[in-house]
Amino acid sequence: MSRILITSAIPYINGIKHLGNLVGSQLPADLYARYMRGRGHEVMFICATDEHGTPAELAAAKAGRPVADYCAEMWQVQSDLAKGFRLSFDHFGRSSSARNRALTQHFAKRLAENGFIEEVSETQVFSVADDRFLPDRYIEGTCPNCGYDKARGDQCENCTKQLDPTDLINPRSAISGSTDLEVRETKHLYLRQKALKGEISAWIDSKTDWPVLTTSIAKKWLNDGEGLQDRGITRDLAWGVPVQFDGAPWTGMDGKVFYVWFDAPIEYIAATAEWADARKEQETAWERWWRTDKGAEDVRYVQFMGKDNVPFHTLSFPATIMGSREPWKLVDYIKSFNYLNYDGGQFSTSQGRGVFMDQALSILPADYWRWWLLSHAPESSDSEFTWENFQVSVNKDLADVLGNFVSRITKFCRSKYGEAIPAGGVLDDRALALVADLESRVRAYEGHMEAMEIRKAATELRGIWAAGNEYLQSAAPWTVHKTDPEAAAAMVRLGLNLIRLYAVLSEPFIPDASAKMLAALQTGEKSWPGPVATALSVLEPGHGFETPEVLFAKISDEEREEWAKRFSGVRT
RNA sequence: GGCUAGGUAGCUCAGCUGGUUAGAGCACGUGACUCAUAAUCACGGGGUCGGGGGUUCAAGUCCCCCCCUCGCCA
Repeated sequence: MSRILITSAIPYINGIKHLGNLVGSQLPADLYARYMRGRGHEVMFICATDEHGTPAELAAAKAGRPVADYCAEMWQVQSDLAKGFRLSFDHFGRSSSARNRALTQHFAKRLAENGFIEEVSETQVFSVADDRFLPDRYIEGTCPNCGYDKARGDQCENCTKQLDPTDLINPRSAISGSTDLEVRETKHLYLRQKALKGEISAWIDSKTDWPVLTTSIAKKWLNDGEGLQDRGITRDLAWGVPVQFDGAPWTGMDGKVFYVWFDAPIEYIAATAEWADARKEQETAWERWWRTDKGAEDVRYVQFMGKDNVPFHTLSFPATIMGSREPWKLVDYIKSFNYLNYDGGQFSTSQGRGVFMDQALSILPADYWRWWLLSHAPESSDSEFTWENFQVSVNKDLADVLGNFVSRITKFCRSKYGEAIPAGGVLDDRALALVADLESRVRAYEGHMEAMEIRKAATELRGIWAAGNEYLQSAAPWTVHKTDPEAAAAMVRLGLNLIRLYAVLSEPFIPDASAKMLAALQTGEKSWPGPVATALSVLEPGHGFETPEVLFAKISDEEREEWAKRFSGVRT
C-alpha cells in the first residue's frame, strides 16, 4: 500500500462550472482517486474553491452582497454539485480560509527572507469614484488605433492591438463608468522567478514521464522570448489575503492583498489542513502529506488540471515552494487536459454557452455524464461534445452493453431457477476461455488506470462488459437449459458473478450504477479482484439476489432533440 | 506575427523508438439467436493516413515547404 495525494485544479468561485471544466480536472482526478482507493491505497483527494480576486468582488457587487457572503453561498452551491457528480473529495476547502491566509503569508515571508521577493514601485490607474485601483482590463476607453469605443486597458478587442491603460482616449472605469481617474504610484511585491529559473528548469527536465502537453507548456514559458519573468504577486484589492501582517518583512503594504494566483495553489496545502481541522486532528495529520520531513517523503503527489493552468503549476507554485527552502512536497506527476468543445464551438462560462453542471444533473443522473465525459476525455487533443454522440454513446455502452447484460442474466435466472445463485454443473471450456480473456483484460485495464490513460481504460472496461455478452451469446444457456439444466446453471452462476465483477471494476467510472449492482446481488464484497477465476466464484450457490430495475434508461430521440434545442443558445 | 498541439474510414478516435495485406467503437449491410432495455453475437463493405517534395531496402510513423483547425503568447 502506498500513499497518494491527489489535487484537482480549484474552480473559481464565480459561478457554476460547465462540463468542460469538470472533465478537465475534477472528474479525472476523482476517477483516479476512486481507483486508487479501490486498490487499497491510502488516498488524500483535495479540492477547493478559488475565491479571491476582482471577478469575485464584482460578481458579489452585482448581486448586491458582501463578497464574503457571496463566496460562502457559491461554495455551498459548488460543493453540492460536486456531491451530485459523486466527486469523492476528502475535503473541499476554500481559499479564503484562515489556514490559507496563514500559509500564504508564511510562504511570502519565507520567500522574502530568502531573497526571492522584490519590492517594485509602479504607476497604476486609480478610480476616485470607485475608491480603488483598477486592473488594466477594467479600464475602458476609445482605442487610439481603430477608434473602437469599448477598448480595454490591456487590449482592444476590435483591432487586437495591445494597449496600456494610459493609451486610451477618454478612459473610464468599467466598474462604475466614472471618468474620475488618476494615475497613482503604488508599490508591489514581485516573486523573483528569474532567480529560480535554473532550479525549476532542472526540475522540469527531470520529469521525463510527464505528458508532452504538460512539459511543452512549461518549457515554452521557461525559454520563449525573454524567458521566465518575475511575477507580481500582490494587488490593490480588499478581498484576499492581506499582504501586511504581523511579522511581515515589509512595510507600507496596507490595503493590498496577494494575487489570486499566488494564494490559490497554496490552498491545496491549506485545504488538507482544513481537512485535519474538521476532524479535530493534529497538525501531523496533514503535515504527513505535505512535509517531507514529517512523513511525506513516500507520498506520491498527482495533480489534475486543464492546459490553461499548467504554467502556474509547473512554474509559479514550484517557485513558491522551492524558494521557501522548506521541505514541502513538490508534485510528482501532472496530468493535464485539452479543452472539451461544445457542438462546434467552445464551452464558455462568460458567455453562458454549453451545458453547466447544475443543468446536466437536472436532466440525467451523474453516471451518464461521468461515463461520456471520461470515455471522451480530451487527453491527446481537444474533443467535442455533441448531443448525437452523447446519446448514441451512452445508450450503446451503458444501456445496451452493460445494463442489458445485467438485465438478461438476472431475468433469465429468475425465470428458470429463481432469485438465488443456482447450483450444479461445472465451467466448460468456453467459460474457461472467458476467464482467461478477462484475466488479461482486467490487467490491461489496471495498467491504463495506473497510467491515467483514461480513454484507453474506458475502452478496455467496455470490452470487459462486452465479453460477458459474447460469452452468453455463444454459451446460450437458454438453449442448453432445455436439455441440461445443470450445465446451464453453471453458465448462469458465472454470469451473475460477472455482474459483481463489473460492479467492482466500474466503480471509478459509474459509482451509482456500481452500488446498484452490488445491492441487487445483496453483497458487500467489493475488494479489487485478484485472479479473475477467484473473483468469479465469490457468489456461491444459494446466495440470494434481487432482479434490479433497468440500470440505465435510454435517451430517446425526442429528449435529445429537446435538450439540443434548449442548450443551443446562451444560459440565462 | 511567434509558438504548442492537431489534420488517419460517414462520425469519435488508436496507431510506441520507421518494417508483414493501416486498426477500434459507433453508423451502414448481411446473417445467427430469442434470455434481455427492438437488446446481443458473428461476418462484411468502406480510408491514395491534409497537400507537395525529400531521406531510406522500407514512412501514417523521420526532414523541408505549403494549406487548414484549435489554443497560448506578443
